[in-house]
Amino acid sequence: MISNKAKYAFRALLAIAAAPEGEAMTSSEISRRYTIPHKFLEQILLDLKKAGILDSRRGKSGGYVMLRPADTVSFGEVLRIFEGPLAPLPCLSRQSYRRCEDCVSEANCEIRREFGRSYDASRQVLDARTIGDALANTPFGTPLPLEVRRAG
Amino acid sequence: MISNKAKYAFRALLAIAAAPEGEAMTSSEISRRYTIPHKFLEQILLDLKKAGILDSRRGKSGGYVMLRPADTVSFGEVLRIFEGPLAPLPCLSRQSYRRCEDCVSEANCEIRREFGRSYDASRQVLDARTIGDALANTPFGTPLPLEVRRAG
DNA sequence: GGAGTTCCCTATTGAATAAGTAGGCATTTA
DNA sequence: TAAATGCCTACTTATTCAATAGGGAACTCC
Repeated sequence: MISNKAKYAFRALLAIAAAPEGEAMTSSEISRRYTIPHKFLEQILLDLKKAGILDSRRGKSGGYVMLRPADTVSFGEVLRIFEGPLAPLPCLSRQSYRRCEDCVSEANCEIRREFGRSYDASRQVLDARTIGDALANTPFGTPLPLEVRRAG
Repeated sequence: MISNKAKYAFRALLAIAAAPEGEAMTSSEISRRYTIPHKFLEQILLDLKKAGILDSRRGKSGGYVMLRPADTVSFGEVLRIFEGPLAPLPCLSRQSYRRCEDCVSEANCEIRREFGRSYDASRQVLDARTIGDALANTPFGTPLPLEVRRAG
């Protein structure tokens, strides 16, 4: 199960991305619309800003806007901000690889092998699908975002 | 990341399933071989027994054996014993469905839709691959275990 | 039949994480 | 310059993780 924090982040991001171009949404507005505790949401939006996904304006008529286009922000990227590595085992994480302690042979580890298959399958979806796709309800399949096409 | 408990469970299961037919493995033996804290491992093996996966004999020359054939025990089944529902959202779990609180429309929830795709992909692997497959290093693909063929 | 070995069961602990709460400072603009 | 907004840090409370601890129950083998 993903954390509430991550779920709130997705709700907020989808709302901000769906707002009319250039129009900022305030944290209070989002908080009200989705009944997310306001102070908690502020922390979340701040994390998204630090990650370079959102931009913000302060003061009256301030709020949050997308810094990058919604169809370049994948579900995987957002999830990693709030949950850390998505890999089921430390030895399967590309971004933050760590050997399993007491592992004798990584290459012959059945657990690693099987979970690797499962992780590959879910990663392929999470890193391919973007906030933009979700809003447009793009059917899953061919049009992959740039990063993934390059990485693949 | 999966818990240590689950990882230990897989190590133990793979060892027991790999043992010569009818030959019991003791918790101490497994504990020594994989440097798993003995008392902790006992709890784990007990859970696997209660779940109907292992059988045990007490006293001298006791130990644990598989109750069901290794190729009927899927990774998903074992994982659920130790981690609870594998679904990323409560509203995506078939086995223990729960509505997300404050959810307005499940059918129109983009988060549910996208995570549903990802979960489907990983579930298809975890529920199809068995302890037996892992030991035999069966290539992933065609020969699904019975339960999955029926459920699908 | 008793010693030794094994599994069985429950309770407790210490650290980390989750999910917020709280309070106030900084900046902008009407 | 006042009101609204974002920005930052600290704290709290409950839960889960990863063991540890201590003993009881059953079985086997001499």
